[in-house]
Amino acid sequence: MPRASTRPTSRDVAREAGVSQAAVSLVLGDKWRGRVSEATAERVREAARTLGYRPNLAARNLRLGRTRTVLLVVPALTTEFFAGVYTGAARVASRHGFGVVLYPSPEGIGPARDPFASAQAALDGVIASSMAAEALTAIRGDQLPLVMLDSDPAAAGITVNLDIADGVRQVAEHLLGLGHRHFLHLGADVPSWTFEVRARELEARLRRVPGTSLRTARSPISIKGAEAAAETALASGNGVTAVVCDDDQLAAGVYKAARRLGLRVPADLSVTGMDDLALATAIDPELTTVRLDAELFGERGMQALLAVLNGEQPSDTDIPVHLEVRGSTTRVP
Amino acid sequence: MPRASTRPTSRDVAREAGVSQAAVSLVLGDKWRGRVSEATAERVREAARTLGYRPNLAARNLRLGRTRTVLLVVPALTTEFFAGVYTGAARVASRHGFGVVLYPSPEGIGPARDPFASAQAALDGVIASSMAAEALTAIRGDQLPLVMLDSDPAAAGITVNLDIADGVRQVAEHLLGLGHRHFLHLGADVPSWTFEVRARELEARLRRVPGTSLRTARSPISIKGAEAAAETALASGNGVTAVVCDDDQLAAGVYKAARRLGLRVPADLSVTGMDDLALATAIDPELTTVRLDAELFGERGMQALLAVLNGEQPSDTDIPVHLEVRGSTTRVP
DNA sequence: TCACTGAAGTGTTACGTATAACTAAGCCCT
DNA sequence: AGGGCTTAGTTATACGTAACACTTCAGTGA
Repeated sequence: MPRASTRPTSRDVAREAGVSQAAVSLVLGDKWRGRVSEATAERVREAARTLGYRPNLAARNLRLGRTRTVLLVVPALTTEFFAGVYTGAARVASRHGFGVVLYPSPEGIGPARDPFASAQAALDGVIASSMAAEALTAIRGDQLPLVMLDSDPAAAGITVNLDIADGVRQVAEHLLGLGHRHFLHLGADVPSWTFEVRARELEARLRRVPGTSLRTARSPISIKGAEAAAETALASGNGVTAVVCDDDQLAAGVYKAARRLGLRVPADLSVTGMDDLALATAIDPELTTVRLDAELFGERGMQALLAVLNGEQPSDTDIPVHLEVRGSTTRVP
Repeated sequence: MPRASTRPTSRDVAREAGVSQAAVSLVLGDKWRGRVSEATAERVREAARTLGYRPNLAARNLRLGRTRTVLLVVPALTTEFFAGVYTGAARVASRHGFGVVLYPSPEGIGPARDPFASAQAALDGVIASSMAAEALTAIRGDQLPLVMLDSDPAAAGITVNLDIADGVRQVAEHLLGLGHRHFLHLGADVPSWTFEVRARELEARLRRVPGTSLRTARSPISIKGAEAAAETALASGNGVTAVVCDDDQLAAGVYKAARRLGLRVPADLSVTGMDDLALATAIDPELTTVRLDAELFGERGMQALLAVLNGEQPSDTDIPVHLEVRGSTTRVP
């Protein structure tokens, strides 16, 4: 077989510098102190520079038995939320010499629902959010360290969660304080723990206040889907004065439905979202929503995984969230 | 050194099945026809299954000198556009047994502005969009096959482009047809070929129509930034009746500025965007914008790269784009 | 003088895989 | 009988790196 690539190897560098390959490895691996003279080290570095040497990562990974690469599995990147998660995770990873490979879940990406089929990279660990069950078993079969984001703590692996339940409570308090009693919960039509929590928590909070009513509608996570679902749910003319949405995109759909039905936001209908995407301040009126700190979320997830990789026990406190009160909610008419 | 991982190797499978390691490699690599009997092959597969064998990718990559992994370098994922590019690229890649590693450009990701520092994975090729120059040189230094998205055809590597220039022409024709003569171009404050093209093309088109005026403002790509820039540019009370934006997010900012200044869209001010993000139909009125087919873009980029990897010459026609006329543009007052 | 120490390296090996080159048996045809 | 072909494997090797174990040599203290 001909040499697959013509890239220079550490042996080429050694020849150029007039030393052994071992010396090159020591110098470039920064393990040379007390083993190689400063002059020789400099000669090696110089040779590496002139040849444009870059270590072959496949070889290094094989030799070391680890890759310093971590897989981040997220849902399809249709909002900037997971971009923030990635940014936070990558920041922490890079401080520890790790790389992050991003795998947006299969949305028509092919038959193989296995992250490893796509990420050919050999991996040291996985951070996963809201995954399909099949992929999960694939991961567990590999016995890779696993951190789950926004998932049932009772499930597999370490979990790192935003305090979504508290966010929902804040929304409920806010709306109850404005006098609202008749609610519509527009939930995401996705089987995921994080959405179950939202439904459960809202219901639990409202149940404690006499005279409240709570209807529920479900929609795929898209503006168009939410528009249709909200139009149906609001058209029936029940006395709903506040709509609590699982997500800002759903809230944007509610705006459109309201406009169609001749309802003004917030005069006739208060609306809340969750995430605080850019979208939330683009629409008019600006959306009252729960701000989730995506970057912090990513950082915490990566910290937990690195802890596991170091054999430590990661801490598991939930990440606080914060209600941003804007123009889409007002006192009940 | 103790074995880094306790995962079974092909040699373990061989022992379990009572054959040589080579036979295992042949069977699992699907190269066994006429070399190994069906019975033995089945025994090997069975052994692999019971041991939960997964090939060590680092070893395979080293042996083969290729990784069937491709890096996709995109700007920070603050919109769903590059999610679409990824989806398209990953779809094509997966059909050819390739994986895609996603690298969102360094937005505060750490000191190393080098994609390879972050993507530890060994790579066969790179698809890059609107990159920082430093990263580019790192890639070229590696002599990896490179496909550039939305970049100057005169620059390095193969380029795959959307026909942005035609999109701008369509916008100009549309607005001129509605009687507009006094334009504001709200451009992205980012040094990138794709934005230069938009400015150049708009100016070229308008110059051919006597009596037109064109002002220019620049803004970072964010709703808030655009709001500020547009407010300044529109406040001066010059007779601008149409704002052409480099991006839908900028257009959303123009909406907000207009609202502040008491200008109605589209009655007083027509606005156009580019991309056709979800945002475009979330805001009111819905935005007239140029629809860019992100998934097709990703597919074409990957097809081009795979062609290069096969030693072929990729075709280089631009991808057509299409103006979506919605409620944000109307006849000049 | 001589054992000892530290500095400055080098030789060699193993990581797990894929494949080229070889072997060995069985069968067919002349 | 023996050469050739097919089937069913095996043996051996290389990919590029990191690191262990070893060597050589100059200096040092007794």
